[in-house]
Amino acid sequence: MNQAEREMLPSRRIADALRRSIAERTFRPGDRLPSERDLAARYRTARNTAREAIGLLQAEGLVDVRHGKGAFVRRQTPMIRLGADRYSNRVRRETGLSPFRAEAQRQGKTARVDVPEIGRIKPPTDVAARLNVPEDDLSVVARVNHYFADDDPVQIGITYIPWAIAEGSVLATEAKTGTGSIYARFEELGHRITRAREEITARMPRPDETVALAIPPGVPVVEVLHTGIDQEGRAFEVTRFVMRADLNGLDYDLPVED
Amino acid sequence: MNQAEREMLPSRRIADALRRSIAERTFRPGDRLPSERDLAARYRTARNTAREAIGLLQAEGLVDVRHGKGAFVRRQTPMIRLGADRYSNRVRRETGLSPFRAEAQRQGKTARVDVPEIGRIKPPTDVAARLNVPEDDLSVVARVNHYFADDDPVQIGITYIPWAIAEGSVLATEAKTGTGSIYARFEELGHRITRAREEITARMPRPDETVALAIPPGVPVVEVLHTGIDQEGRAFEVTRFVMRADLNGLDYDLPVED
DNA sequence: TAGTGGTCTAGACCACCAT
DNA sequence: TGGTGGTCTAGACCACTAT
Repeated sequence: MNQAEREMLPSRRIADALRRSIAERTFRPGDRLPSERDLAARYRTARNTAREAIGLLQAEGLVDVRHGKGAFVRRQTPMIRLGADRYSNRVRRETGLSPFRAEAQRQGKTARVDVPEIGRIKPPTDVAARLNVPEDDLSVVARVNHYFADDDPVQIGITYIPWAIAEGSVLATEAKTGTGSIYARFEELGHRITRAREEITARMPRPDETVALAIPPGVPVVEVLHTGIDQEGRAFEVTRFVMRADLNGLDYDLPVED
Repeated sequence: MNQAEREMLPSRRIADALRRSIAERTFRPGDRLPSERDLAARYRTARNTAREAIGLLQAEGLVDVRHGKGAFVRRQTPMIRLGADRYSNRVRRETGLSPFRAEAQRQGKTARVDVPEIGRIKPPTDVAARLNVPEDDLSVVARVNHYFADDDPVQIGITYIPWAIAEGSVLATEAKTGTGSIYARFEELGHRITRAREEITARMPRPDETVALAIPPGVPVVEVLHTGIDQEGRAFEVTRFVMRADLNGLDYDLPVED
């Protein structure tokens, strides 16, 4: 079957027609598409075939399907832009806010951070390598953070701290780390962040992430493995962020060596 | 219908069982899953129901389905890691290679770059804003690049250059820009890259990108809007990269201001 | 209540792949 | 050739939403 014939498949034809209508703004963001039964009648196909067409658009992230209501052209939501300066010690001192809260405030959103879990665990392999700790039981403290903007879940972050650093401090036990974000506590423990390494990938969410972040079909996640490095070049914390790709972006400003 | 009942849906039950088998390495990367007809018989469902289950795993990026052969657990392929130092003028001078070629070489892959299209056009809105040029006809030159590693397409890049800068140089007309990458040509024109801004998002590919990059279902793309800034703080080029998220990652090393 | 999507059945025929 | 996935049909019943 060649390209032209593939185009003739009823499900593709319907999907292509709808996609074109969306691109040409015949259907605009927020508009409802014709119902599956309407499309089936109009194209003289079985309902499943029309349904398949809408499924294609859904997987592309073009439409949102709502049970009992219909399929709607997805609105592009304003993004949270996590800037390269979000770890700035100056910004932290001046605002007393953590990176996420500072960013949310800048965009007029209400930030909320839940810490559903803190515990001493065995680190994942990639984390252990970056922290230079053994991949042993209990060598790190893991702090799970759920980030909300205007009560919508937008990010998950798991911060891993070597037990040797966290032991005895609020980092090991308390959900609330006080003013100035968690980096103020690290500074009190002798670790001032001077460099960060960020390794970025994207992928489709796992089922548990789909639930935790309420991710609709057709939306990937961005995963950032962040390593905080102190004034002596030591890695003192690693955080794995998982973000809804439709609600978050990253913004880096890089000096280029000559 | 509550959570427990949803788990009882035949298609979910099959998908969950397969997902668990993959996680427990009963089925390992590269292994073939049971055929749709096998699954349907084993779970006493219609074939379409078993097919639906495999479709869920495919959308999650867990399996690759090959027509006439079966569904296979996806292998995680080694990634191209685009480092923060990839625009380094020193690296360019020392190796005579463009960022992509240098990166590919470092990982033992054969790089190829096609330039299927060069032309003077009206810039997209976001590009015009970053280059400080009017959103007018013909205000920029667009250079399309297709990047291959070992003959597999892994990235697309469209570089936009203000006509005022490109006019009269090879940048405006020639696919091959000579040794030292395109940044050597910019330097000859008086623009040495000293800073770069990179704005990162992820999303599902558009149909044309799916074709150009041969992207399998369940794999998102990473989009990087890169702005090159010269010694006088002027933006002299913008490149929009679109990368297969399963074959590419980004790696930044950031100084943190005190 | 009527209209919408969500899931499933039990077939059918086609295209691709290996033997 | 037989087994695999790809697509489609023509129904059915359920769950959600609005009126």
